[in-house]
Amino acid sequence: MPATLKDIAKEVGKSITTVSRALHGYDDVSPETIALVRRVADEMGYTPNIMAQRLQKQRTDTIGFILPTFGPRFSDPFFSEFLAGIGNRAAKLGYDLLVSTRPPGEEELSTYRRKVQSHLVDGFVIVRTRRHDPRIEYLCQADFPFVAFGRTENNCDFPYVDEDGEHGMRLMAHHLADLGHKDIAFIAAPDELMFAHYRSKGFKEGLEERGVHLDEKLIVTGDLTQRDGFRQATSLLELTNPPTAIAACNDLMAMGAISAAQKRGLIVGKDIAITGFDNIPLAEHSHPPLTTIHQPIYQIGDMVCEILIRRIKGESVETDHALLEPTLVIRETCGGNQ
Amino acid sequence: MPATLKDIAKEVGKSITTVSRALHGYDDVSPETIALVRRVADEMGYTPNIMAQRLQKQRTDTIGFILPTFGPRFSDPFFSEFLAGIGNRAAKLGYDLLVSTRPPGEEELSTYRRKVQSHLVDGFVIVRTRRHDPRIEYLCQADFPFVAFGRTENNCDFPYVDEDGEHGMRLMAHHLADLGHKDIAFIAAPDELMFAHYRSKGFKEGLEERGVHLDEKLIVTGDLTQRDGFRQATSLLELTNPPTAIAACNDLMAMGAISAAQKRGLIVGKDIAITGFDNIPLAEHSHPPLTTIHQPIYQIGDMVCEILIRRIKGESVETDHALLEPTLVIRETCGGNQ
DNA sequence: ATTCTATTCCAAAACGTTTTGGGAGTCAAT
DNA sequence: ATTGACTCCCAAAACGTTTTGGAATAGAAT
Repeated sequence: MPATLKDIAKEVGKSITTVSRALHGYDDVSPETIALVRRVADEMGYTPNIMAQRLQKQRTDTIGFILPTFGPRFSDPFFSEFLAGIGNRAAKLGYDLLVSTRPPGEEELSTYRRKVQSHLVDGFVIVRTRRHDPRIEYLCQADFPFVAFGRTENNCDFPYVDEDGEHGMRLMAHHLADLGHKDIAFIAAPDELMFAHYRSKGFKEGLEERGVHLDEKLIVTGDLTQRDGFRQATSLLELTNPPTAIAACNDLMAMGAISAAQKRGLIVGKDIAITGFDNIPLAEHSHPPLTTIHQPIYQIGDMVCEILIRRIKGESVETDHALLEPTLVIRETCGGNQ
Repeated sequence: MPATLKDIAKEVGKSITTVSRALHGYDDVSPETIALVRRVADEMGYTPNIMAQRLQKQRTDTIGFILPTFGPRFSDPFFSEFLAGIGNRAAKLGYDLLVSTRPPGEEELSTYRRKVQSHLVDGFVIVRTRRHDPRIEYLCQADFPFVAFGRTENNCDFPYVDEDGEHGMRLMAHHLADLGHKDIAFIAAPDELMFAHYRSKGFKEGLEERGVHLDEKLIVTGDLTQRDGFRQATSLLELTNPPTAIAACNDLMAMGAISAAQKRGLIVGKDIAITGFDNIPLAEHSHPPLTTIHQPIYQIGDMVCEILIRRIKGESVETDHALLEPTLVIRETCGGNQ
């Protein structure tokens, strides 16, 4: 139904070649013909058929992003913000974004494989890297363009952007130690997740540097959701010697911990200190506002996307191992300023 | 580089036609040939070139979803959950999901137009309908498949799934009135948003039905973010006659309102009642847990996507005007159960 | 008159698939 | 011997674009 090059060619009485070249403004077409073709194309409401273009050009101008989701009640503020970051940048550079949702596992990997082999996307954005990450291993070995948000322990070189979570958590540990806390608990996340690993590492080192002992019994692991933060904090607070401070691996769990403490009648910021990591928008307006580590997620999405597209286009990339310095955002969950 | 039908044909000494038909299991190919072709295809690691398939089939097996985003600090739990709903259903039915992010406006509409005209997607999922919605108007007039989450006042018939927000908010109004509140404030959202319109309408009607007067000065409008909920609630609480209950148009603003109240030293659930709408995961674990209206966002995404794909395939759709009954979830922000 | 250069155009191939409309061969029934 | 049915196969067209490798014409330089 919609107009094609052939239709225009018939209309103006020229060949398909000439029409195509006229529309692209090649200089082996006379100015008059160019004007004519453009006018007619406009009148006929011509838009190129993208599939035909892609088949011919052998590229898709599309980047892939596979969200690692668990379960239906999936709602992590991290992802919507990150998505906006890559989405806006991609649009600005004329790329589309193909999004899938897959729980980590075999099916996830085969989704990558299928999309690579069938030329569905020109490159991938990887998030939530794992210590041993099969996605990265596969894409490296297939020599397919991708950029990761996060590092990994796989033995291959690839471009990434990452926050220095180790350093961030060290700052947090110092902060808590300097406030005089001795019994500090840590709600970690699965160590298989690279960012969780770094954050745990930084936290432990930070306390050690201040000479504070971190009791193994006060280290628990949550699944990053607010619900689990609530659960883990509750069990910590039920100990015979409950901690005076709880550091969570991310804001969502920290917010769950705040609820848990308040439910037991504790005043957060006075009876107990609680900290997070991420500085999601919710953190600023929780009650009390959450002390956390800021991480510019939107900008990271933006950077990752830009680096990826440069790589796809074969342009040189100045920095393809960026490590961002996170900053400590002191609000009210550790007291000191009410 | 990757194997094509031609390569396989050469390898097995048959025509391209036969190879194609063998791979699709047509019964005009001998079983032996089918087995042979399949084996060789496997060995050569054949995957069909999707662009070629799409060009030939004149469809993309892709559905489009354009997120209406405002500003970089975009983080609405609603969207990630909804996205998971449509993403998972699409994957199950063999469809891809093409996501864009665009602030509402001229550019948004031209994005729709471009994607339609260049055959980039087979259909659209529309969210956050507006009272007068140019997207819907355009897609209707272009006779392009789409399904909306939400209704509109445009004068055209189209398939949608919606929650009955009017009814939901009426329930909430009754709840607050029945608890004895007289001075009730409402944090609305821009009336141009269809769901906000229904929710405001239902709330006003609900109070009227109980004979409670809703003071115009106690109606304010927020932008759906927690930050603005905080701001609007703060100004409400600073009035000389502050309300004893605040109903927010969504959970995020309600959570902002909770913070605002707590910041002023009020005990939520005792000194003041606060309610939301949506039942996002965070609502369950806020402190105190939020009384709200439950809306099954994931399932709605799932339904919308399924209806859309049936329409694309030309299958008959039994219900293409679904109105879901929301339910009242009573937690602790209105008191009564501590 | 010939050659050269510029200008403007186009036929055909290519991208990789699916589908159409048969063709060739075999075997059994007439 | 002819017909019909059945099985297995394939050449060619089609989808709509871009690119390759010239061709045709006109004017200028030799």
